[in-house]
Amino acid sequence: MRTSQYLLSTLKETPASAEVISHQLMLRAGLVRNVASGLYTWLPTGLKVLRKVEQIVREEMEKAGAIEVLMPMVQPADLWEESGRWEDYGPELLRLNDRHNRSFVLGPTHEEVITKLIANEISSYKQLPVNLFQIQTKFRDEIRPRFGVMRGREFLMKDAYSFHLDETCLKTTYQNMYNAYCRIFERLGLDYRPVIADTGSIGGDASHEFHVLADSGEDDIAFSDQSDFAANIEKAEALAPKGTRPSATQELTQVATPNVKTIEEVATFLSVDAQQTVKTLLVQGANENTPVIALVLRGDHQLNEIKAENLSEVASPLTFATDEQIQTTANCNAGSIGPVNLPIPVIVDRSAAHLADFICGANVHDTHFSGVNWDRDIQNYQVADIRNVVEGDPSPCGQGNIVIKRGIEVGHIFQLGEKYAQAMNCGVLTETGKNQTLTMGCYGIGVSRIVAAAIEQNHDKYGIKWPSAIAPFQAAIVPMNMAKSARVKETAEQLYAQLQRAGVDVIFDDRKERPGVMFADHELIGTPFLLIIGERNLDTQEIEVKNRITGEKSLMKIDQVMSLFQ
RNA sequence: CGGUGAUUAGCGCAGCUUGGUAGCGCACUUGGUUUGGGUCCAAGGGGUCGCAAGUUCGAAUCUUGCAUCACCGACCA
Repeated sequence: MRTSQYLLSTLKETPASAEVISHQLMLRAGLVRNVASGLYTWLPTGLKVLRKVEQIVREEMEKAGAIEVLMPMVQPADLWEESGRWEDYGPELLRLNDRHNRSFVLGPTHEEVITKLIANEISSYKQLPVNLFQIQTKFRDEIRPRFGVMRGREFLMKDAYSFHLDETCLKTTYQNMYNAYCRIFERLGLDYRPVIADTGSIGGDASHEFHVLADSGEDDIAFSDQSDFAANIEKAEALAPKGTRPSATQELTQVATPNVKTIEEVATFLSVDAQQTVKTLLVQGANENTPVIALVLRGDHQLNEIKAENLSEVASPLTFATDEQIQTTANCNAGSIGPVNLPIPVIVDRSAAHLADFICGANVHDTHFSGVNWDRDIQNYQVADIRNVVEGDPSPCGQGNIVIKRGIEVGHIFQLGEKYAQAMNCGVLTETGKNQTLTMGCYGIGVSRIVAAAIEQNHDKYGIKWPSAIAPFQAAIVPMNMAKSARVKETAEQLYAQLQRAGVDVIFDDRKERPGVMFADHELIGTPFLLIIGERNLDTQEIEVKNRITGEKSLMKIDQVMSLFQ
């Protein structure tokens, strides 16, 4: 590719609309352009990267035995009514009508279509298991698209669906996909982690997310510092503190705490550590008999909403009590609630339950209790894990302590079970001639998101530093003052032809630009090797090679250049 | 959906308070200059100031409504 015949489209200035670094660099390097909120055009350079990611994903899926299909982006509403998701999915599902006023949706995912396909095409257990995948554009009408292609409304996704007679078989394929995903992210050259995940609205049993580690990630991932354990913080178990609870040594005492509401204020006012206080949150209960439930946490801990709403007593989705409910149940405002004599069910976090002589609200305006002790002062309560783990907690795997890092979710694998197969009547005849509903797995990878995630993880002040497997070009030929030097021009042309013949993805910067402009552009775009050809080194038949990742410059004989790409 | 802010040339911005012929930098075009890290000089092209209505002799500027975009939050895979 010659730059003179190519659409480079680099920008010197950062567009104001871009917030995160990957979005800024994708605009500046000429990878994408915004069309509307959450919708992007992929420019040639961006598309080359996207295709390389896609190809690695495709190859590894095929190696793992999955078969590629392509399903339509527009899907009939009937299918969604059949699965029940026409009602369940909500406004993220973009619905539209055709000229005959028939209803359709833009596919945010393809469970319905694939399950229908399998229901029609497969009728015998002998044809199982089967694992089909596609790489297709999805549309989700996100409430708030942001961060460029990281959370766009339209995005490219690899989605795979496997069908099985029984759970054992599903688990085998699930593990197979888990391994394939690890190979994919290794080949992509990204620092990633598989993490235990919440199954969320899709439901099912086991689930893993694959995260690319980057400070700008939207998810918190909890790791063990001594084992492979990693879990989304939503799902990371906070173990009960070891040992028995200390005995009570203090009397229950009521303290006036005028205008003291937050935990910080309480701790400061009473000169104690926040760890010695508890906070009491009132949330909506799951049924009418117990409209309000109290959740009690140690003062320095945060509520884990996923864990809380998974409790049978708590309404899902988790909803905090209204101000009126707080007044009527606790008789005070939110800053003074406590579990002592609270006439509603009380659920206490494991760590809070381990405290003795602690401080909590007294259910009287501007008043707290000190010297509070479980069982002596509060009899009716149950203990559960309802907090987020924090750094330094013992890892639930039993080895090491928790470390927390940010991650970008780029893959997610689920064991779906029978949900869709049942709804869409997808079954086969078994060996004994009985009809049996199939059990399913589904496996997603955000292909376009990977491009952004790779940049988040690999950049410097000059631009993108692509892992070589997904760099848009493997090398750039940068001739110095080619217009004046026939020798430089000839050498550049020869090297270009040679690299092209060898199948190296090379871009030849044949613009009549100053060297600084060319260097800056190729460093912004992130090409791994700059092959700099100048009069300076031609007498010795050498060119300069600059490594984008390490920044190292070295001289190399021209006839040795091919060795960089073997 | 709630809060906040923005919308003036392809991009980044000024001008608005105090209404009076629309500007700057980058990019683009032409000529010259320079040529191993975003040269310098000169000349040029490009804008119904987001849309609509109102006030006014006169609106980018004041008023109202709408739209779009972004950020924070809630929501969500």
